[in-house]
Amino acid sequence: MGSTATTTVPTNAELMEALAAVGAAYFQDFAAAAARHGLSSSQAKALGAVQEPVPMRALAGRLGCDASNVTGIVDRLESLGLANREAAAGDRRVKIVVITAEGREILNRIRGEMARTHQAFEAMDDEQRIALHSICVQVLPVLAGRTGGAQ
Amino acid sequence: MGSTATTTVPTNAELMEALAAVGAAYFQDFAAAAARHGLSSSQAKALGAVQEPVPMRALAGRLGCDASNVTGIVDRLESLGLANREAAAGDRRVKIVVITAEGREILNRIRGEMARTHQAFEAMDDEQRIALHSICVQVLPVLAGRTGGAQ
DNA sequence: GGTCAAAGCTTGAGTTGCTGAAGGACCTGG
DNA sequence: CCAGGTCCTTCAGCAACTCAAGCTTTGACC
Repeated sequence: MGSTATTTVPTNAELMEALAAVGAAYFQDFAAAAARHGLSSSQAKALGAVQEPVPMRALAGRLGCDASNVTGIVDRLESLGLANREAAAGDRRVKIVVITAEGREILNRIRGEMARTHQAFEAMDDEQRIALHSICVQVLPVLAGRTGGAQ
Repeated sequence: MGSTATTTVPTNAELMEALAAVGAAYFQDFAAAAARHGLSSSQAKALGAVQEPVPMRALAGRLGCDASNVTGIVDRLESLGLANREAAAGDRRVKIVVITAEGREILNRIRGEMARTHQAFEAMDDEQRIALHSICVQVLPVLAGRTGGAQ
């Protein structure tokens, strides 16, 4: 592990494959933890996106899917008692999704139970954590396509 | 960008959030590229998993889903002319999925068209590429749960 | 050689995720 | 006040996913 070793620079294809594998494994860990609490990954993802109150339409944007789809997802979260719809003050068209205390607890539990992910973090030293985090932060705006977008 | 800067070590939560964001953005880039060629992300993922011939059951294992589900996915790939089912020599129960030349071409085209991902790679210098790749490789077995598994 | 459990694939029923089109309620600008 | 746009929901329709059941084929045991 000699710091700036003479390791050869990986090709784009190699990087892509490694990234895809890590991304897939992370996602599976997430989905498995959610499933243990009776949530699909979409529902869990939505729950994570409403840690602060969000209108339906904005939630659709965050989840990257159609607004009509969010109706069903929130229906199920609501029937499980993990979130509620509240009327927005000032615009009665808008419904705002608010996470419940129980929803917040489930969310925290799910995150805490992502065992493999935590193990993976433990397998890194401080230098690696710093490197990984800074790469993610640097690369995210490019990858997400908001190079200069608002907020 | 000072190499081993005095940057503070990120917490697990921060790392998790950054990783999740990068993973989600990568996946959206992938899904969008696949959609441009009329494939769902599941179909494209399956196509990538059959670059060499694979029995149905093994494919289910690679995709992490039920075998009965793979039937439908391969049905659609087959009807698009991107893969074929072939009888296995020696065991007539087994059907082996083989990618076609057209399938291989579409797959390569999809990978080449993941514009944001390539942009993200370009935003990294050699040192970062090496670091990211080595972290992925180191962390993958832990994250995927095969710490000493076969094959 | 015959029998039977088990493996591999498919089918069917049922839920969820997702989209697009259409509709109802509501806001805003003229 | 009316027109057009916004926000949400509903509906039809498809893909993905799971479980249970069914069929063919295998392999092992008697």
